[in-house]
Amino acid sequence: MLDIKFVKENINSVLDSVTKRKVKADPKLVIELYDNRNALQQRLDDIRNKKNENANKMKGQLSKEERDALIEEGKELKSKIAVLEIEERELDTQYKSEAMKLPNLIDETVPAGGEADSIELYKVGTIKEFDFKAKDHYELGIDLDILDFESAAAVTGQKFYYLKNEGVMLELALVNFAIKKLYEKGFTPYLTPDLARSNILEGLGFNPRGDETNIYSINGTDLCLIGTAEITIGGLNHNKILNDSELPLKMAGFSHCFRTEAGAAGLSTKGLYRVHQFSKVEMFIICRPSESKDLLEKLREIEEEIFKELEIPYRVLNIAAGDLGNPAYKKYDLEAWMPGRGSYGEITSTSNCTDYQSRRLNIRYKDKDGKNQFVHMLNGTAIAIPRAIISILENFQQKDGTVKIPKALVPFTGFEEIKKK
RNA sequence: GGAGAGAUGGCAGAGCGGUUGAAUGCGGCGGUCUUGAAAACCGUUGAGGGUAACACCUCCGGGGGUUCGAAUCCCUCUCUCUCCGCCA
Repeated sequence: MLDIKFVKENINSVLDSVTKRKVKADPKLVIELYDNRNALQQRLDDIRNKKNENANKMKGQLSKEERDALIEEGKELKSKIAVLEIEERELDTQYKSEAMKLPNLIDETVPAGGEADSIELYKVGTIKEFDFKAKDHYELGIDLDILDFESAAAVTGQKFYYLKNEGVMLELALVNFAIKKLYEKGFTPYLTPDLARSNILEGLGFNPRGDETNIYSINGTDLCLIGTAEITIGGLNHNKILNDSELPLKMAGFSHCFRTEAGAAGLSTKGLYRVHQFSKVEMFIICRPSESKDLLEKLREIEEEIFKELEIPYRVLNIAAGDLGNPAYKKYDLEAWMPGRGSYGEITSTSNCTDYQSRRLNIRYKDKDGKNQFVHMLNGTAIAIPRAIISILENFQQKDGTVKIPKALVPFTGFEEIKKK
């Protein structure tokens, strides 16, 4: 959601964002609906005012004639209001649904164009040259008896998996590693529900229903399985007014994540790369508007720190406008080198959503002058477990088919190597 | 799952269907007093819309209804608490 006053005064930058993102939204229509709604509201308010005056007149002692006349007048006003209220409600619904379609603005450093136009900023780490034929994680996982897709297919269906043996320890180690690091950096850790109400999903800019949704919803309830802890952590402060002194609020959430991934299939999404359920540690920050720009860089740095310590080669991308979600003002992705696919694959993503989500979720803070302002909200992946497992298995595999554990992770796994059984 | 009680401003807590947008206390802010602070005293202090600024409108968990008029009456949903049942 954008500030309607801003939209009115800066129609060109809003149009620019809509065009660059190739989103179906019409800022001019939004303004028109807003003005119409306001005019109607004004008329309605005037009549309500008369209604209030009418009611107030009846407080004291009155003659029967006077009283009856006032009641009659009140009845008339009441029916006028009823008619206008219906009209107003329709107009308001229409205005809001159009306004919700408007995407966030775009930072000036965001590249124009679509997915192919994201800019690689730099590469970190050295890619290992294997003197043997490298396997992909799918093969490694099955050979080492730590992944089981076949059983999952029978129990749950395609794109689910069982973790087994050291695979389990690996997931728990990665979760611990990430949570400990974030805890030490002052993030408040959370284990969140794996479900949330639709209105919270919508508040964060997710679309829980409809053809293009990536969200599972629970029949007969208003609940959805969350696609990320961004939803449950972001929803924590729904309708709250925070104090200036408690900002920036840094939170880390662990949750399971569920995605329908309708239509996604193929070689590039083999194995763990694209699954219906996975675990993830997510970072989330609520801050003053002046801080969000720097904090996005901070989140990116933490993501980089994690993968540097895990000794996984990666590159950093500044994501192009056409590939940004509606809430994002600017986004960085980290892509890890994945020998199995012979290319880089996305492992983290961090976005500055400015006040787009906070307007929808109504999260504000009282600034130093005592005024209520919308906060800025940022999110970033700390570790998406399956993709981290892919990176580790594929980059740390050895000639004999075993896999070494990155040094930083050994204290958490308790073993240095995944051996064949 | 069954039975009952409740939801009011940052918090606590009043509130006969019409001078209640809301008593009172705490907290916050400003002031008096003081070298300073505490205490005491005085004042002030919800949110949103709307306006150039006023006016004005809306909001007492959400939604709907009754009424000329609703925080107050009715219905419904959500949540909280207590008791019973069930379970980890």
